[in-house]
Amino acid sequence: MLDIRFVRENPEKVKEALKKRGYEVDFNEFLELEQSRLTLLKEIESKRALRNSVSQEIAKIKAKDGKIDEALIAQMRNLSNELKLLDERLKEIEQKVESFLLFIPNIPHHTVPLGKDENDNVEVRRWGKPPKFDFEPMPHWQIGEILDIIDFERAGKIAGSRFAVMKGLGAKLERALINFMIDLHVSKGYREVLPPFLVNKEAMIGTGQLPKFEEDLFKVSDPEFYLIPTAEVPVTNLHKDEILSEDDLPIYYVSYTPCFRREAGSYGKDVRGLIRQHQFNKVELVKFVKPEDSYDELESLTKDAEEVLQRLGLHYRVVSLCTGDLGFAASKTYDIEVWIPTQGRYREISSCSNFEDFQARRANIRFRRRGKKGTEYVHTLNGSGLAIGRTVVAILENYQQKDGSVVIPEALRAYVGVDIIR
RNA sequence: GGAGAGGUGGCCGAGUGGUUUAAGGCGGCGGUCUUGAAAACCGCUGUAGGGUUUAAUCCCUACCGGGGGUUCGAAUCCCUCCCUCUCCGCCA
Repeated sequence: MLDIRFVRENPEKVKEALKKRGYEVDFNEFLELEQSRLTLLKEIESKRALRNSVSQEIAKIKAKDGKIDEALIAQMRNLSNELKLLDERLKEIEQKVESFLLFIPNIPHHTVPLGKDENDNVEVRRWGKPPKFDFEPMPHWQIGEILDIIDFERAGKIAGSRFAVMKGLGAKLERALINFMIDLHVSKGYREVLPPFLVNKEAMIGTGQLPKFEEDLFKVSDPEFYLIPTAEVPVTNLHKDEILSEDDLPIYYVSYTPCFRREAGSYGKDVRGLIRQHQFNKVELVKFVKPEDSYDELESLTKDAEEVLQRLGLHYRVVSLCTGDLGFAASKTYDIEVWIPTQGRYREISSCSNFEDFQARRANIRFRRRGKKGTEYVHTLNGSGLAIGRTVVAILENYQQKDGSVVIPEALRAYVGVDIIR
């Protein structure tokens, strides 16, 4: 959420910034609402002040055995009734203002490249080289079926499309990757967190999934919960409504969770294989930092995610998302894209973002500086470190052998327990 | 699922209709004392919004788990929801 005062006082700046995202917003109605909200607020506050002072007078008279003027009481009764009506009107306006702001995306950082869609994203760097094959490489789903470690057919039977069953060393590989990544990040100073996979509506609003993207989420009713689409939601909201001390910052968390996504509107995209699933595993990095540090923290967060791929020996590139491709809550995002041989292109395996105070304002996460009065919002960041399913895809495809077996990357062998899956 | 007890500032904790502008304590900040520190003592110390001043300031409003109600007036009374704890039952 953007700062209401900033929007009120700089509507042109906000409008200009959002235009870069391809976002046209009409601020006229908002500005009118704000105007009437402030006018009404002043009226209500002065009437409340009057009511409070008269009530206090009454208390004093009563204490001194005095008699209360019935006419005065009647007058105050009217004032109270009037206030009730005004309060209702104010609440209506406030709700409109609030919901307007909840639907406004974050402002892009000035270093974010201008652009319309993913074609305008800018490559920042590459690491490693794509593997060379002296045979025709197979897509991962075929490898998975031949080795009997991924079962899409039976997953369809028990759940439906966009689900997979991992079996044998496939299941072990998945579990090994989770442990490998968590261990690596913990060694870098991240604290491991295992949160609930179901959260309430407030948490979803806090990180920005709601109210705008309800159709992307799985929801259960009675009682009402949402399935998390990423660990970002429970982990960022860990500190919802808290005032942290400056000494607590920065806070680094690493969290493994399954992620649940409706994938509404992606019919026909990546229908085969593990790339796009309704449920997938992910190890996520989350940071809470001081505002002046957040862009350095974004760089180091991205490097921490990259290190996973480096240790696995997987070729990748990092792209800076352009203004038009930026997510709703993000100010700046680096995507890490891993090389997928059978597709002849790079696919997103991690997305690292700085949200500045956008989520902190929604979730009300603040901190106090030593010796200073008042509070400030923290900056929140997160990034996949990494998406497990897509890492499995990358390993199967990049490490496949002519005989159909798959070599396990060195760094992972202690976790999987074998050197090769055949 | 049944029965009961609770939810108060950064933390602990008092407060059942009107000097409570939320007692007291802890923590934090500043000061006195001290070679320095500790201890002791003194003072200050919640958040948010609106207004005001050149500014430091000052004024007003809201907030005692959320929402609603009663009342001139609610932390306090009523309704409702959420959460925590204890006991019983069930259970991985």
